[in-house]
Amino acid sequence: MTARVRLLLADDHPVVRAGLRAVLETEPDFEIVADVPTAEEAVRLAARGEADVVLMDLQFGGRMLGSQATAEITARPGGPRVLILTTYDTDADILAAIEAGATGYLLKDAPPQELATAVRTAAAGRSALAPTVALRLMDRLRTPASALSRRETEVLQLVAEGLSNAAVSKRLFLSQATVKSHLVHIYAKLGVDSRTSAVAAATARGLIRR
Amino acid sequence: MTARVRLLLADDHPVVRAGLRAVLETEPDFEIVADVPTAEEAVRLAARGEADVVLMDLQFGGRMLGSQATAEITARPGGPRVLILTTYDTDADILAAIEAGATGYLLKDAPPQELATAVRTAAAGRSALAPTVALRLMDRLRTPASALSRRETEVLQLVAEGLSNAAVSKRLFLSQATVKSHLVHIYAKLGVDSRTSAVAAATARGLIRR
DNA sequence: CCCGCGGTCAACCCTTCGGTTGATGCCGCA
DNA sequence: TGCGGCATCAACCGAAGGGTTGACCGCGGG
Repeated sequence: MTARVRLLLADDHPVVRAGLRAVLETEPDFEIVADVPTAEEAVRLAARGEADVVLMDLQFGGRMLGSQATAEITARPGGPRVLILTTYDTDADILAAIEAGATGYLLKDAPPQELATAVRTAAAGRSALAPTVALRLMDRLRTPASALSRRETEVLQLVAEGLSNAAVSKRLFLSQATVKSHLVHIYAKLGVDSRTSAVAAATARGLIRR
Repeated sequence: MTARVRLLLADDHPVVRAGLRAVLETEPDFEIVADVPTAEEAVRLAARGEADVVLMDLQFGGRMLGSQATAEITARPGGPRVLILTTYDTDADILAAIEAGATGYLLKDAPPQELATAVRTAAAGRSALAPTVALRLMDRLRTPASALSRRETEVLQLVAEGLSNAAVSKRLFLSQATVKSHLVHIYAKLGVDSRTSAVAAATARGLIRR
């Protein structure tokens, strides 16, 4: 298994790009073909077929999301594998990335060695998950109760933005009774007993955005 | 101004440490004496007087906070300058760091060149702030109305974590009347009328941590 | 085919929260 | 020296949110 792995790095932090270069260039079987600061450029370069694995961040200072870029890259058959490398390990992020077709999900606090083996694993087409991430997915499968329904997520999202029950009901063309009903179910699933703690719990678990 | 600058790097991400090394070692007048993965070690090494500037992250995977470490390092007279290097630019973080005695506050998306000049500025004893950070501070000075007091921020932080008024009052050893009083003032300052919208507004403006 | 679940709504009761008024002590600054 | 902001607390009231029960519909899987 001495196949050379051609890498494309995508991260908006110059320091992180330099760090990844420094860490991965020491591996004799790795070749870094480019490092780019935006998701758009990652998509563009990935389409050229010069890389086997794309190491990509999820957050790119505001613009296009890493998960979006991942979807575009993996949509093209014969394209490179995508390995997500991020600081966050919330459910929403992980699921979005996996649904987008990512081959692996790593956390930035991973030791260099783990990183290198994950890259080789991904290059071989097998999935590479950080232990923390794997655990989280197991949890989710074991207790599907913690998963909110689409409508519930929609309601909670608006609540998190500060809307009252009345405001939510108007926005979603519902009666206040329905909104309250949804909230009661949400509280039960999250194991809380108020709107603010529901928002806190949901953001902590990455079920809703910000 | 060819004085050599001795640097100590503190960050829990191996990749970031490697990146900082790679970026800063190219500067001929810099010398990196050590890089450590914890705030505790940063404090210990800083006390040995072998560094002029400490480049430190604020978040260290759960344990001791960078602001705490900063306070301990700067408490010792004749110690090194502390330069905060983090991903976040919320008011609370910035103020905590500056109050702890940090000489500068940089964001991780800064280009390498900016980083190097900031280090030299700090070594010379002058404060070095990222443009975004400086802007935020100016804003705060210009419109002190939007700035929450220390106590108010403390209360709102707990509210954001989902605590009820009763729970907040117990946690802070206050009466519920006081908590409500603080909240009323917070609502006025943020221009909102409920706890959830206060949390939403405050997180949007970076007044509290998430 | 029917059960379960998601989504919708109503009526009810009780707790908490929101808003006001008013008061005290402390500290810094003019 | 006094004003104003911060922090603390009390009492009160109305409104919003929280909790329960019960009901209806549509849809998909056993």
